Order: sequence, then C-alpha cells, then structure tokens
Amino acid sequence: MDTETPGTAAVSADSARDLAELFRALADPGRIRIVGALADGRKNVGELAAAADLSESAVSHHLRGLRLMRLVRTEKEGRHVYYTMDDEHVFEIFRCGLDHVHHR
Amino acid sequence: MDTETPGTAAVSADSARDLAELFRALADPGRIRIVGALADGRKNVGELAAAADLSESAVSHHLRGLRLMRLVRTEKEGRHVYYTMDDEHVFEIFRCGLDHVHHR
DNA sequence: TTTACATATGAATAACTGTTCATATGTTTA
DNA sequence: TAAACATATGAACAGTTATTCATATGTAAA
Repeated sequence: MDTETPGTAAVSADSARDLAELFRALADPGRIRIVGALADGRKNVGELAAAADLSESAVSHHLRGLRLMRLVRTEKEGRHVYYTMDDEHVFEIFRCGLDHVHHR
Repeated sequence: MDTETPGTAAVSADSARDLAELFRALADPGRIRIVGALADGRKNVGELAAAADLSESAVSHHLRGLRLMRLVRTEKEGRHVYYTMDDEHVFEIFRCGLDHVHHR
C-alpha cells in the first residue's frame, strides 16, 4: 500500500488532476462569458467575440482549448463555424457557480 | 446602452470575473486534494501536506489563498492550526465536479 | 532556557497562460 | 478572378502561478 490513502477516502492523484483540469477550463473570465453566451444556444466565433468582449483570435484560441476538452462541439456553415456546449455536466457546474456568484 | 447585453441575458463582466476566480480556486490538483481531505473533517497543515502529497510550505501557501477567499477557516490549537471548509456552496461545486470525474 | 516542532511568509525561479500580431486557409460576394 | 470575410494557428510576449528555499514566529518538550 502506498501513501495515497491515509485513512478515509481521499481524492486520488489522478482524479485530482482531472478535476483541476475541469475547473481550469472555466477559470477565466473570457471563457466564462463564452460559455455563458452558449447557454443561449449555438453561436459563431464572431458572435462569441462580441459577447465576451474579446478579439476573434483570442476567442478562437479559447475555443480550441474547449474543443480539445470536448466541452464544445462545432458545426460548419459556409464561412461560419457554430459552437455548441457539448458537456451537460460541465454546463451544470457552470450554472451552479453562476448561482453562487449571483445569490450573495 | 453599452455593448454588454447583446440580446438575451449574458454574463456581466463582473460576474465573469468573480466566477472565474471561484473556479480558479479549485483549478489546481494540490488544492483539490486539500479540499478533498477537508471533506473528511478538519485537518492541520501537516495532515493536509501528507494528504495532498505536497511540502508543508506549499500547502501553507495554498491555504493562504483559500483563507483570503474565505473558503476555509482556521482554529489554532497549541502549535497546530486546524483548517475547516467554510463555504458550503463551493464545497458543493467541488463534490459536483468530483462526481463528474468519477462517473465516466 | 535550550531545543525541536508547526506554521507562515517573502524572495527567487521555472513553468504556464492569455493576448496580440502576422499569416494561412477556405468561402462568399463583387 | 479579385477582394472581402470568417476562422484557425504559430510565435512572441507579458503577466501569473506553484514550488522551493531561507527564515521568522510562536509553542511545547527536554
């Protein structure tokens, strides 16, 4: 037995890494506003840039990260790319946090 | 009217900042393990260092941040300092995330 | 009252993150 | 076809973060 479980159930190193990564995905004001905008339905990069008050390049970089984590999904339409939230549970954590920030 | 609300309810810049800060508090594997250990009841710095597999100094630095955000509370006892979670809602968000990481 | 212990903290540093800028690709419009 | 548009991406840079190390403070034990 290793040093990982000192008595009662602790968070394993692996779970801790995964969970931290998940929270990190939401740990930026720009990404919060992007996800908040997507709460309202699918949006393209330009619309998200306007909603988050960021350059389209910055938004595109953020979306790349969210895409790699499979938190969002894309639909190409002509020269636009529409983004949609693709992880209901993360979306729920987001709403949960938003509640917290609003009610106090 | 400013550029902040493009149609439906968006996340304000202020809420986005606060919410990102909240998620950032949990966006580190060490802090995740610290909070996970505190789920089990109050712990002193040495116990938390063992649980999180970090130096006591590193843990102390993390605890300072959590303290400043009023996410944890302290009780001095002799030469030990015991830490307790002090924000039930953040704790709930933590558990919510942990569920997500475990069930899949 | 020394000595060891538990915790806190500042400084230094290495790694990471978010933004901008330049540029590339593919699509529509003129 | 040429020009404008929408998006993506790599490089560079500035700012932030997590850790370690040295050190300080206060408490308990010898």
